Amino acid sequence: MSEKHQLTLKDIAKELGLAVSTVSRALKSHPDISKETIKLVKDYADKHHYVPNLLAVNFRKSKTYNIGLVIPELVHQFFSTIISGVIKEANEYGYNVMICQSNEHVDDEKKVAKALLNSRVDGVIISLSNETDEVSHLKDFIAADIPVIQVDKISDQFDTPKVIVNDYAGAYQAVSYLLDLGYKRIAHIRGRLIVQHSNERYRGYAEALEKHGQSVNEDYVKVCDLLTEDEGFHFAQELMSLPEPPDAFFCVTDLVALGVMKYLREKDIKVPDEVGIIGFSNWKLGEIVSPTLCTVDQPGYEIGEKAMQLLLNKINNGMESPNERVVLNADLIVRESVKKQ
Amino acid sequence: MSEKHQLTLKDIAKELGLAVSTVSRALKSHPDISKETIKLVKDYADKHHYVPNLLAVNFRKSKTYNIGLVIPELVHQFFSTIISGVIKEANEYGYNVMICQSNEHVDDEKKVAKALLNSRVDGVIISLSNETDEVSHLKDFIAADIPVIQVDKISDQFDTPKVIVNDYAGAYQAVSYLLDLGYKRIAHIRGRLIVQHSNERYRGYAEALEKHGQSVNEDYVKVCDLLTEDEGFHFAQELMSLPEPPDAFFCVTDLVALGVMKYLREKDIKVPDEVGIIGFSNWKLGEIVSPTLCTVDQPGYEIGEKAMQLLLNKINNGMESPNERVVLNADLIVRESVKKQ
DNA sequence: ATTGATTGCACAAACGATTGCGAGAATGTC
DNA sequence: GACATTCTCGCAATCGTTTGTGCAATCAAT
Repeated sequence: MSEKHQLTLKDIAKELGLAVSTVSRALKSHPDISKETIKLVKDYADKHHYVPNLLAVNFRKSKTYNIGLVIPELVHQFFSTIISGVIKEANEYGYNVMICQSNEHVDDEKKVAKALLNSRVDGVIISLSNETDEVSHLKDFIAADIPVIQVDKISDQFDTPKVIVNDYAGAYQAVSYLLDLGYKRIAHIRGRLIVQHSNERYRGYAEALEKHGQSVNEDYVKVCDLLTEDEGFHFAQELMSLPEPPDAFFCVTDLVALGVMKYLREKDIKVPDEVGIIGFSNWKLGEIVSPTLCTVDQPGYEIGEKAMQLLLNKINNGMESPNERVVLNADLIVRESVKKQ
Repeated sequence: MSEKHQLTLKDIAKELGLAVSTVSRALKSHPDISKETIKLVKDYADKHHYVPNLLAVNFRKSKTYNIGLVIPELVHQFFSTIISGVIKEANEYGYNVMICQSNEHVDDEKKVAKALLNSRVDGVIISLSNETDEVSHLKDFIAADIPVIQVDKISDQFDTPKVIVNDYAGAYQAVSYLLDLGYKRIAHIRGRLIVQHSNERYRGYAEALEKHGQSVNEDYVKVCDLLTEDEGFHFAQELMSLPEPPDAFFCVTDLVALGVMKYLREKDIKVPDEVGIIGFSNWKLGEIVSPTLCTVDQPGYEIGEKAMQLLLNKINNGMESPNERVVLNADLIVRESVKKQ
């Protein structure tokens, strides 16, 4: 069953008394080759389980069929969902995905970028680290004719196709929902000022308030640094100690929302009756805590799929193709941490 | 900065008036080449940023420097941790990791196995799906001289190096801890009977009881099918309705433990004072719920690292090397869901 | 000065698939 | 029957690197 030596075109050619080139063309049904020869070759190849040597093919075509995927961290539900989408789409077209982590550090990001460049990937999908504020290391890819797609955390300093989630609309929807439910004083625990996401979500928050005749009360807006549960806990404490504490929290991410929830539970403040909470990102654990966490879903899988499609398009149709910007919807998922309608 | 044409050995040879072979050997400091020539070549290569064409190198060596990693599902904290360990170790030695999901289905597992075979990976690391009960599709790898390492969910029908966690010892430690804290009636919500993990954890549970002068009360043992939170909730309900309900739960996995916790909270049963809970796997969310969940940590990252090391060993030292079986410790992580000591 | 060993490098084949070009056979045209 | 056209296929180069072998030149020993 298992030969020591993998079957090659040469073997087939010798066996069939044909030239290697003829066999090669026959397998591709090249018009230069007669129907009979094609059938002969294909039958023989099938029968003996010929499978082209990928190394040789790739070498010849100087294509690695590898694409690089750079993400802040692998062990993270949102990113692993993206990865899953990328891999599924990539495999469908015969590409492998090399996963690299930046660990949210721009230095690591530069390191893996260089490694990907050296390993001659056919393309790159990247979600920037929180630290990244300049993208010179990415422009090297373009210089080397390697297409890049940005997803999720993107930089507008760098003109590539992009796949992002409509953070603004998701946030707007969430805050509007809170207002419609009758919550009056909505706090926002937001992310860092240099992160586009945070800004977009803040914008959604602000505009939803304004649309409902309120204006942003800066006392109700807190800026997280690391987006941890502790920060959520801490800011909840601060906010709930105000003379007029908020009656709802819209948090930049679920983990922070859970920190808020923890504080409220400790203080025996009822969620959702006294205070409502909405998070962002739809982490698994939001379904498990109780009350379950109302959140905004980010379609990670679709982001991955779409990004890979855009990348394939760039790879095949060249760098001249326009740099599309795909915006996916972030939808509110209503759960127990907000009042019933 | 960016040449259209990547620098090759030929270019260097022509420029330096040497033969291609000399340049090649010089770059590797081959003893046949004089010190001066070596320096000359290396300096030139450095200066002009020569980087060997991986495609050509791999082709020549007929090595893909790709390894396959087959796991049940990517979007799962434990597996993504393993992946992370594998990738880190693989990258250190210039290998890429192709991640494939079996989705816990043996059919998908067979499919990806065939794909990996065709893509001529240099080796495979696999964690079997829950459905897998025969391993013929894996023996194809051995027939093709592609080394395989099994991790976590393994089959003893298939003689390869293996990396597993000492589930037995972890469970034993957990249950002993409960007993030492004074819990008397310890229930066990376990996994399916055909899954080796579950059996090992059960064994640890049983032996810990016996060591402490108890014997297993089968009324206190429940078998989960899908390991969901709902099952935990449900079995907690059943068990707490017994005339003599348990005063502690040892659960096969954290998610089930959280289901138990949810039920107890609904019934206002105090954790850990009235009932203690220990889970298994150390999921992120166990740190976030309150009370935080006591659990047994499975060192996913180390599993991945070690598996990759074993694979590299097989790849480099040939198939004759002995099939080591590495057993890593699963350590108890004490948190709030059990009484203080 | 002849032999022998050693050093330092070049030549060329090889890996397996792809592809431009050309050649021979078969067929058709006048 | 001479010539052009079409159909099939083979030849050979090519991608960039590695590596076995051979060949001068140098040096030492006899």
